[in-house]
Amino acid sequence: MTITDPRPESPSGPVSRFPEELVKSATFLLKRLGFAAKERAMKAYDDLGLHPYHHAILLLLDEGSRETQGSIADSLGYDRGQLVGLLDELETHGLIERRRDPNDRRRHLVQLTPDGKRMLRRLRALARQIEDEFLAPLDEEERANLHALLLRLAEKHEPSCALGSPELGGAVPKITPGRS
Amino acid sequence: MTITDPRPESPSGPVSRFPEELVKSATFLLKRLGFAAKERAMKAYDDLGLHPYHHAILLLLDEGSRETQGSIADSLGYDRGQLVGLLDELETHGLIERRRDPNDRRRHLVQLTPDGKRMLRRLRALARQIEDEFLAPLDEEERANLHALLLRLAEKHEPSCALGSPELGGAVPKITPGRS
DNA sequence: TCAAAATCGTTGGTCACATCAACGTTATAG
DNA sequence: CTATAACGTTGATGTGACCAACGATTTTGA
Repeated sequence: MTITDPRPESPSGPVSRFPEELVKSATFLLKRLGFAAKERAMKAYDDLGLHPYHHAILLLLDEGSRETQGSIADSLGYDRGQLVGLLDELETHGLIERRRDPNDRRRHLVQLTPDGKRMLRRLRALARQIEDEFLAPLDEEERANLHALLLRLAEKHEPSCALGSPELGGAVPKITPGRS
Repeated sequence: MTITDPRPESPSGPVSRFPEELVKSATFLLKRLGFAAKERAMKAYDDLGLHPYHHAILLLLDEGSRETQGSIADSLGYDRGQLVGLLDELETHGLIERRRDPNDRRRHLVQLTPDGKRMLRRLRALARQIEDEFLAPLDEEERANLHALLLRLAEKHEPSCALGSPELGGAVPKITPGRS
């Protein structure tokens, strides 16, 4: 996918660049930046022996309702088979617990452990740091602006990203139309 | 009786959604949208028997200077071994030609064929259509705004995306001049 | 009541793809 | 002339998503 980022470029040679036409395309930049963000995040999470997927699972569990593996997989769009391995890793780290649902013994109820909550705090801080670093070139207003635009796209192309209540109060950035 | 345990979602009801915390993260949206864009593009190119990578190669070749395989790989960030297969496919489609460089018989000079130029026209139209469809929720100004913001990020995280000359015909929305 | 079908978590296989190490060919340096 | 490096190519390797089963359990329906 990500073909690789840093490539040893010819010494003294000008950095080989993408065709201008590509760089002018928003979707192309989206693809590249998406991969760059993913790569960065993965590298950061790696130091903790975790993957961004793990973070998403812990976040979901922290949101309250006791989840079964099926509901977790559906919520996050993961393959059920894939989720098993992820939960195994979280369990061996002592971050979650699996126990059978007494009402339906086919199911497993997954739950955060105290260690899991602690780890979640660290992960939140890490994610904040990654985000801040990635968006470094933009000031606060521009970040809010970017997020609003991305969210508009996500609501169409990734329905699972819909935010229930659209009230961000006055925090919603106006898209800064006619700039004077 | 009946299944009816606390199943939050009704059939055909609201699809399970991502944790709100994730959706509030710009990098998360970037990742998701990047994948969505890639997936859409790949599906569209598939009908032509091609891959977005092929398009990038043709674009690069069309930009003029006769390229060697090494320079193509470097420019686009592809692995040299990977590029071989891509060029093979383009060649069997009759879109490019490989010939040895008489000055350095280790190298291969790659060139667009007339069919390649024709295909490139189709690919440009296709890419325009994909882009237009993907950005449908945004009006013209918002698209320019989004692109400018993404470009700012790309210039930092993907140096190969730097645009040499900043002339887009004055259509560029200046977001914040105060930058390096 | 009992057998067939469906669901859940799990396992293993497969496929696509990026990465890396070699090889033959050709050019360059000493 | 020999040794080293670059070029394009091939093949091996590893990874990660996707998909088809399986045992256990529950639900359905006759």
